[in-house]
Amino acid sequence: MTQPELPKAYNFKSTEPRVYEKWEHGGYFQPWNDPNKPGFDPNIEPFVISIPPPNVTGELHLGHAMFVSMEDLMIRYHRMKGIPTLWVPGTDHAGIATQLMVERDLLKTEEVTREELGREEFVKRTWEWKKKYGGIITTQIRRLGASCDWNRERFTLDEGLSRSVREAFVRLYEKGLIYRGPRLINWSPGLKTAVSDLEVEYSEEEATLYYFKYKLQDSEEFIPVATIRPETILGDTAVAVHPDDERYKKYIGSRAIVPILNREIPVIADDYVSMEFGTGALKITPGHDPNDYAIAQRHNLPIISVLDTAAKVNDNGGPYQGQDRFEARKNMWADMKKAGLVIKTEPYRTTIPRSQRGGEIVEPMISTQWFVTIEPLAQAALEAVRDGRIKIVPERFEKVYFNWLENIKDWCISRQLWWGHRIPVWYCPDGHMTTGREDPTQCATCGSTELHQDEDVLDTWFSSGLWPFSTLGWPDKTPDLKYFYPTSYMETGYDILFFWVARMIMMGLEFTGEAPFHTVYLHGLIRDEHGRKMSKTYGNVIDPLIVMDDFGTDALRFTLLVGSSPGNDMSLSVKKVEANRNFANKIWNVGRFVITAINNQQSVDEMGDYGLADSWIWAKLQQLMRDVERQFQNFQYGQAGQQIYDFIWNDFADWYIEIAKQELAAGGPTAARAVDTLARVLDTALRLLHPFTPFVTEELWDHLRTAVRNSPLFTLAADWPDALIVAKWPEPNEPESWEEQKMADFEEVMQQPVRALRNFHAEKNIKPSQKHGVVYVHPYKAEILREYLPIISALSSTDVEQSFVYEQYKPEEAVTSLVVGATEMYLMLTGMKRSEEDMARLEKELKEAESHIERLEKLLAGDFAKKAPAHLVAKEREKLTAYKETAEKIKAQLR
RNA sequence: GGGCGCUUAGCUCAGUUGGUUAGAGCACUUCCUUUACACGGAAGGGGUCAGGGGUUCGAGUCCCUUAGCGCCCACCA
Repeated sequence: MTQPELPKAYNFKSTEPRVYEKWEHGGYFQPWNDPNKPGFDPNIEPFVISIPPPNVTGELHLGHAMFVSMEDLMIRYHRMKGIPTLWVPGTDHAGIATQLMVERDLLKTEEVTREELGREEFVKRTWEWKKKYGGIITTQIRRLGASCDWNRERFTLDEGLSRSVREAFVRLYEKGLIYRGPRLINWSPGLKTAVSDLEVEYSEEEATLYYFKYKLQDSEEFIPVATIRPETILGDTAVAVHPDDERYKKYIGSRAIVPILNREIPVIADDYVSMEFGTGALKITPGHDPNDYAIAQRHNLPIISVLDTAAKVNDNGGPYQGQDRFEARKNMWADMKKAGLVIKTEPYRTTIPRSQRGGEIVEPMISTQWFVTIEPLAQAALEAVRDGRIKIVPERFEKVYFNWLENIKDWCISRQLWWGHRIPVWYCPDGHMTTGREDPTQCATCGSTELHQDEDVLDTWFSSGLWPFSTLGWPDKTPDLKYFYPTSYMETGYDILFFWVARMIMMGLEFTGEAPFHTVYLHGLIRDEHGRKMSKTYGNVIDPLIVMDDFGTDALRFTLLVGSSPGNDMSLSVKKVEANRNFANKIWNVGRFVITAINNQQSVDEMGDYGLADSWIWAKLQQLMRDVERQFQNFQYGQAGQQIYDFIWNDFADWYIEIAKQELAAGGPTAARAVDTLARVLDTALRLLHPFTPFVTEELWDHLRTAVRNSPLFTLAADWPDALIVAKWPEPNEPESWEEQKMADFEEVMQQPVRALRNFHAEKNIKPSQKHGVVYVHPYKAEILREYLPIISALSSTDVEQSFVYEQYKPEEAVTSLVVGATEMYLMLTGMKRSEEDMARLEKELKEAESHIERLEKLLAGDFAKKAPAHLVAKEREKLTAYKETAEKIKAQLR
């Protein structure tokens, strides 16, 4: 009958794993309307999110915590609305990151490099690594409470998804949108692979600008040139000047001599050269600079590569062959100095391109790579956002999106790695290319059977781009794909808008003909408590796992959800999480109180009408439901959470429960009504809060359900569901006008006098033991005041025996008086002497009232009365009347 | 060079159709070991909402402008 006593403090450590276990194994995360099961109804529209797949070898960080919290909130909310809800989980093979990790490990444990192992063996080892460590991240994501359907978990390299990648590649190839050729690309010498433009990060750094002489052939004259990378002189194929430059005009068409190598190159004229910058003359190294490459194209210049894949000087570099690029730079400059070609060096701040992964300086190089012709895909992707098929939240990112797509360049998709989707193209000895959905056995052009496959793998983002539909079975027309695609929201950080979101849109439109989702919700980045980026070197990284250990998952989730707004970075401090741990504990204790009250409550024959406080808290709750619903529609999740927090703490706990204590003590129908309200409000509050803090709400709801079931007071029409996760999202069921009235009454009759009295006690340092009476005067709410006098007295620590309520003001009874706000209420304390301070305070009150009167009269005399909406004007009028009455009463006292 | 964001209480931040004399958490002051909770309760101090101008009966909220900070994109050696 009675439950075991609940602990005083919420124990998240024992609760969280148990509750998650119940959910996962109870099948609560699977959509109730499943196309693969009997009874499926295709007419009900589902709500679907594809998880941004974390790196399979990754460790949980706050970025994960953020998107999991956010998406789980969205998913739980929709699920509680009764919508079939699917959240597809999975992981990404993360080509470079994973390969590096395994390489590092092999070197450490077996002292063997990947080259020594060979490709086949290395890939085998990486799969083993994946099997061993790939589960860590998904376990950690479970710890966050993620309610994804783990039965549908996917991995970008598993069979189905690899087939999608193959299909996508072949389709683009056949359409002529994929090509292979030598181009100037970004080369990462550390990783020895090409990287895309997006994978290059530019950082402003101190560098040196080297000025030197470009000697002219058969002449003592020279053109001064400046460069940041002297070693690239080895690859120069021209010196360029502006055609209108008076200084150098005369040299155009003559020959210059490459220092050290003594090659002859032309002096050319090109508008690109800026006369104002540097020396006004530019050395042209088409093999290692994108601008120079473009100029070389225009002038038909030869292209010389001087660096190999490790960024060492190659055999075009004469004496420097075999030297590292920086070593060669030093040596070359020294040699030039000896040769008298050096003018000067000066420190120079410039942007240096670095690899996003390895961090080393990226070298532009000519290399044969695979590219996607991006223009047509980008056009379609632009159109989808422009015409509203896809909406980006917050909207300002649409501009960023447009700007990127409008200026996009072809996408280099080949990587010289081993871990990834191998490019499905085969070459015959004559170099003909053959592709296909199945591995070819002979060359499509010449029939040769001597085929070898391209060595490169695809950019990881190529497979990620297919994620929303590849995870649902594409290219097969699976029931899942048919029902759950297109997905609903794409929720992720704005930092991968280009990397991932834009590419999903392009590929989704290209391959499925539909936008892969209708809404993109972008969250901000998480920074430390002073807004600094978290970094390991700085040592300000907050580990979500430790935070969860210390304060619980709910506390972390609530902090992330309430502390952030769409698209804006948030600062996270452990203090905030601690405060929200306290909130979880508060909820727990509210629940404890309610459940105890239910367990102690006997049945009654007749419940009777609800009281003022019951109606008030119910009205507050109705309003909350409306507000929360509205905020959710507008993606204002933080606001919604804040309001629920305020309701539970400031309204329900601080006021209603304190009042309920009095009513419970009274027993009978009064107590029964209080218990009924306590249970109903808690039930609803838990539902509203559940998407934010799923664990504590679930646990409490379970206890509440048991208590209600066993209570003689309640007869349940329908059984409660077994888990809050499938409970119904609450909808308000009272008219808004009703709410207003109830709230106004309660605030006036209960809250205002209680607050005023407490305030008075604190100011005058009156101890609760010094009980005194109060005379309440209210012209037309005397009756209700009389009814609730015991409660008001209890909450304000005043003596109910010595207290009275009048309709009429009787100054002769006043001993000490205080006035309550802008209402008709007037309070007088009895059994006390009036002091000088009281008079001073009354004068202060009077002044305040008069200032209000003055302000309001001015306001109402102006255009406000004519132009503002009628109900607002009426409200201000009422206030004016009330202040006037208040002023009168104080004046009477002061006489 | 283009684009975007931020600037609100000591600190970190909310504040979306413009509507009382602007809020929260933490910190601070005073009081309270009251039978849900000291991971608590009560009361309180603290802001010319970055500066200037404009629209409006009314502006933290809309427009223009200035300054500081930050981010993204971009080929100036």
